[in-house]
Amino acid sequence: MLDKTYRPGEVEGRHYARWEADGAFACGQRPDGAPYTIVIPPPNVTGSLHMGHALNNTLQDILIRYHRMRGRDALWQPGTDHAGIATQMVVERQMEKEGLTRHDLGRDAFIERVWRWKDESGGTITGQLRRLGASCDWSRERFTMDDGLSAAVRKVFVDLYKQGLIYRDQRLVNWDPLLHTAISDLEVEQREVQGHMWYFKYPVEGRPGTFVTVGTTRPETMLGDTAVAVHPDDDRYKDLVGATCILPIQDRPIPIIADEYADPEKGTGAVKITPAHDFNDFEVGRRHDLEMVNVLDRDARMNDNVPDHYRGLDRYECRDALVKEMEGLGLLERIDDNLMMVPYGDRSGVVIEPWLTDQWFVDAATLAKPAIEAVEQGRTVFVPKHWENTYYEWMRNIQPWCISRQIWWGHQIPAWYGPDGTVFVEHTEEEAAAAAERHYGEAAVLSRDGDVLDTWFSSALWPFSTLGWPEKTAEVARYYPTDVLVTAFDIIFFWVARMMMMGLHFMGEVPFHTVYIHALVRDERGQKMSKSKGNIIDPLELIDGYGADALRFTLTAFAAQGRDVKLSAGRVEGYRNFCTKLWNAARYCEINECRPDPGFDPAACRLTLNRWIVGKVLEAGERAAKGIESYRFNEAAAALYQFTWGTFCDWHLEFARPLLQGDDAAARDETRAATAWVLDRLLALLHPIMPFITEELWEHMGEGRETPLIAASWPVLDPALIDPAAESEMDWVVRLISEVRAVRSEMNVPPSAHIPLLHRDASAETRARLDRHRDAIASLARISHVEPADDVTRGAVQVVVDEATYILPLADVIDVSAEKARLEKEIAKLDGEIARFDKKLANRGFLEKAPPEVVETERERRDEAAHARAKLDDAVERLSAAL
RNA sequence: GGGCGCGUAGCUCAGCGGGAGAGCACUACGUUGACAUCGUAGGGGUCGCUGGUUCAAUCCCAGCCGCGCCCACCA
Repeated sequence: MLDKTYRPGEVEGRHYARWEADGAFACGQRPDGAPYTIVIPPPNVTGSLHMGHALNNTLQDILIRYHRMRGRDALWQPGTDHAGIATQMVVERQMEKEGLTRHDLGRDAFIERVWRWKDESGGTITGQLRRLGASCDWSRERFTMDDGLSAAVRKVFVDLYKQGLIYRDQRLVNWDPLLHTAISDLEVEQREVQGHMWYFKYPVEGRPGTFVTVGTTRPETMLGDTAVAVHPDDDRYKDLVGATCILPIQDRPIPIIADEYADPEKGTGAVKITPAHDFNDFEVGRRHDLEMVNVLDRDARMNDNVPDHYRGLDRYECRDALVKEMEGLGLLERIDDNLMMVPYGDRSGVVIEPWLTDQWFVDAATLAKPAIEAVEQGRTVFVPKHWENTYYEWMRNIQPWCISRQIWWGHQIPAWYGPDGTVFVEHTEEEAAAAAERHYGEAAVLSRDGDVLDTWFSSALWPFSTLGWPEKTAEVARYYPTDVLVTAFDIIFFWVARMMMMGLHFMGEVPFHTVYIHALVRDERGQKMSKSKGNIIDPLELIDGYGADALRFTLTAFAAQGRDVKLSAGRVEGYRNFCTKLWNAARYCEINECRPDPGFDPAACRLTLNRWIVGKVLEAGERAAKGIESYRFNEAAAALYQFTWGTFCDWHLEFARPLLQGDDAAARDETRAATAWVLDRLLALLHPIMPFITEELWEHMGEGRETPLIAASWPVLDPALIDPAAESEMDWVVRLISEVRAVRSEMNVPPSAHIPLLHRDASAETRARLDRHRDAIASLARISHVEPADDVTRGAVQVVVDEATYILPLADVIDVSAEKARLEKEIAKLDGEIARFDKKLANRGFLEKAPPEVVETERERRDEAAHARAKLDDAVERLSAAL
């Protein structure tokens, strides 16, 4: 016997362990089924489950479980990401408490320590994904720094290098002065900061009293200025082009050049050029072959290229001192307030400096071309489609991708340098040595490049590296390309775009045919969850409090396309109640001995009720299937919620009660079997969204059943099981009962009072229906008996359903004038409707241009309304006559 | 500066060319043993504003107003 309420904590772990132990998540179980593959967006090993993960993985699990039930050979490929900078920071912070830096340990020992940390603590998130119910094939779990995936990284690097698509270059990069590494453009976030604009006067050589005024937001960088630029068409400066300024403080002559970069509209029209510390100036410097004077060191302190009194100062200390000095020299014209965007490192949170260094780059523009075409041609589609614009915008303006990082945790770049600096890029040290020997004609001492690769470099290979590539594995052949990638928009550039590029380049095929971009999860006020705001809702707390299924259903129900999910515990509580409802429906079935009967044939049902509910559950399943397949998860959830609560529980179980408890054995047995069959189907339909409670009920309801629900088949709609006649009849019963309930409530008839239901003008068909559903109507509308009305008794309430009028004799209970008013209100409402229909039907444009079937339904509706109105008129008349 | 999304019941949101919907909240009544984590009934909306297209617009188009987000080199 089922408990009175569902206790998720007691069943979730048990079912999950059994699924995993039985290999229910494993791919390859259905070799005849077409493969269906999703690769998980690998969470950082440092991570713990947050709401974003919960939503992301719930949706993937729904897709995987659904397609598995539909007979596909489903593979959900799991794994984690080594998260270079993030992980290194975690371990370094730990060491800080011991007073150690990574340099104290040395590279090898430090990396060993990170591995130890990973082995001990890196499994947190995969454990939490299990709590959520994620049916990943854990036997295939991968880590981006596994041997196989590392081999893939090396091969990709070497190949791209040899194809000229990876190169080493000295250029400006985003330098993080805290972490001491370059980072990519994407890892920089711009923050609005209230700053200043300083206007400095630079004396012009050989023209005493002549100055060029330049504006700058970064005064300290003037020490690295190597030119002043003006626009070639700017008349104000025409005669100064070609002249030379004396850079104050440094006393360095710098040319005044003409370049279109200078904007006459901005500032003074003259702009200082610091090629080593500004991305635009860098380009200007390259065009004019200007000297690049680097004035900062790796900590963003002033280096030896500045006067003694500034050396070693932090750039901001230097700024203050320098402005004072310029002012003392009489070369500070003025200072304006200036709102500006300042770059910050997304990991370190410190201001990023453009800094001139040697780094490795990927020629992203070349790789992007096929990736753009693939989307243009629809070989990969984004859902919702508008995200394709975001993808295009970035891909069409893509910049070289800086992939080297000056940290230790990650894939070390497979490049070795000879004594003269010649670089050898090979898969192994041995191959590099061999290459060097060929190059030099003798063995040479090589030193390996110390940098590691951007974490996203290995993530970009994830859809095929996890399948065993570059080995020619059966998995690569079978499961690549994958089907759908499920992710949030914030990593379209970081990850999706790069997988597209690498997948197309190395596999010759797109990595996935669909990219489903889901919403972000926010707090109930719509704010992004963050530690600093303290508004984080922990999915694990919700799982503990309400069960994983309630959380999953909530996320699914709110996962409408194009809108963020605003989450609160209250919402989850609502869906916990839904779990309870389902649980109790099963309890009802158990109490009434509705047991699954393998011999039951739904097509052989004789009772209208059963024919109806069989069709209904399959229709609900059809809507759910459509929702899942079109990534409208909220629609799938809504269809199932509505059916479960609004149809199965509210109506079917109530209708079934008199049959299940009645004397007609044939009717009772059929209803038992049909109800059990429908519940079984319902559990299957709900399983992808709510795997735990459905598996528990499946097991409980069908004792001795061999197949667990996770391995059962999705109930497919058989059109032969839809009976329109049954549907229209049950619809009529529902309407009749609802009408009676409504007037009873309106007339304040006590629920305990059983009253007769009289009818007039009822057709033979209606009388047959009244007879067939007598017990259900009696119990649900609290009716004592049903009979034709010979005469209207005084004090009767009347309702119209289709052709018939129903009379509830309520002498002494009702107020006749109130009843008359009620009827007249109904009539007025119908009159409004009729007038609207008439107007429409009198419109020639409508009659001529609207589709005939639309005109026809409008006519029918008009007639129905008019008919009901006439019935109500009669009712009013009878009421008056009775007075 | 460019791009995207959103403004529908008190709240959170579905719907998106032909009869305004759900959940929660609210009000009234209620235990007829699956369920009070419940049942029955009810109130509540000029579908942001203004034009246009159409026989017909909450839905399509344009403009405006108000929110939010992404990208961008503005000295």
